[in-house]
Amino acid sequence: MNKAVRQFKALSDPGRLRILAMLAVKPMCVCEITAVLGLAVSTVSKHLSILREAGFITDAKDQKWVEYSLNQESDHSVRALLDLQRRMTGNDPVIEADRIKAGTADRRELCRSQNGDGRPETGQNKE
Amino acid sequence: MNKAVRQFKALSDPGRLRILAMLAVKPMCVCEITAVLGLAVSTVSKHLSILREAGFITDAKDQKWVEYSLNQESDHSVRALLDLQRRMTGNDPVIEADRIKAGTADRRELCRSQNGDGRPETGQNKE
DNA sequence: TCCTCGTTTCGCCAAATATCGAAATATAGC
DNA sequence: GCTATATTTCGATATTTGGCGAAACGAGGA
Repeated sequence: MNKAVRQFKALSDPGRLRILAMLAVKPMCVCEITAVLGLAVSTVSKHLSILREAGFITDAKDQKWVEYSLNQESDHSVRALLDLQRRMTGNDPVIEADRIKAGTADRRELCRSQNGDGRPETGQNKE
Repeated sequence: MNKAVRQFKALSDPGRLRILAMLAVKPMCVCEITAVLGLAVSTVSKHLSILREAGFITDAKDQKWVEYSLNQESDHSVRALLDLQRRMTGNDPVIEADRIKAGTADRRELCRSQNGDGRPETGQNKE
């Protein structure tokens, strides 16, 4: 029963539902997800670990980033829950907006300057 | 998205999963459920209200008892979640034991003396 | 009406959770 | 090795949750 509780608990937070919806669009790294959600990096990292321990997502190293994806090799309950979650949040405006942002998110743009105003703290502008 | 969160939250507690499994056996009143779970009546009442507000169960007055049942007239997500919950907890030993107790539970025996040792606090013995 | 009993609501407390910023860790590139 | 960057872990804090007993509520029966 604990596994079931852990899985349902993992799904009972808006941020985590938003993360799953984004990962259904494409695999993403922590800083991309952070940029879309507008939460602290440490918070997003925690959410991701909860989703990973419940079996919903997997992570893989991609250069200097950790890329998170929906778990493709999952057991029945995980697949059914992800399916259901997609249906349940399908036409939520926040989720829809997230998915659009996820589609266009590029880690080379978004990461390194969560400071928003485009001026990295090193003073070095890359373009 | 809030509805989805509320539904997942409702399922992310062992006591509430146990209640749903019992109600799948038969409708039950609060004091029967309390006797099986071994929690305080007020706690069980709270769990039931959470499950009701999430749409999983309904209540109806039956003489002096309030009888709770699985919601038969539910929308897709509720039905799918109840289905899934049954599968996920299907062979859990606690859940199985609960279902047996639920099957034999009789409110006329169980209620009125949660004090266990059979002596009602009025000193009046009914039989 | 008054009492009993099943249920709900109300305070209260302890434990769990969400969030943040700072510190630690790991890795890429110089 | 050193620095910059991405991520995780840690510590603190605020909120939520789960639990209880007591009080309030509501319906049925004497």
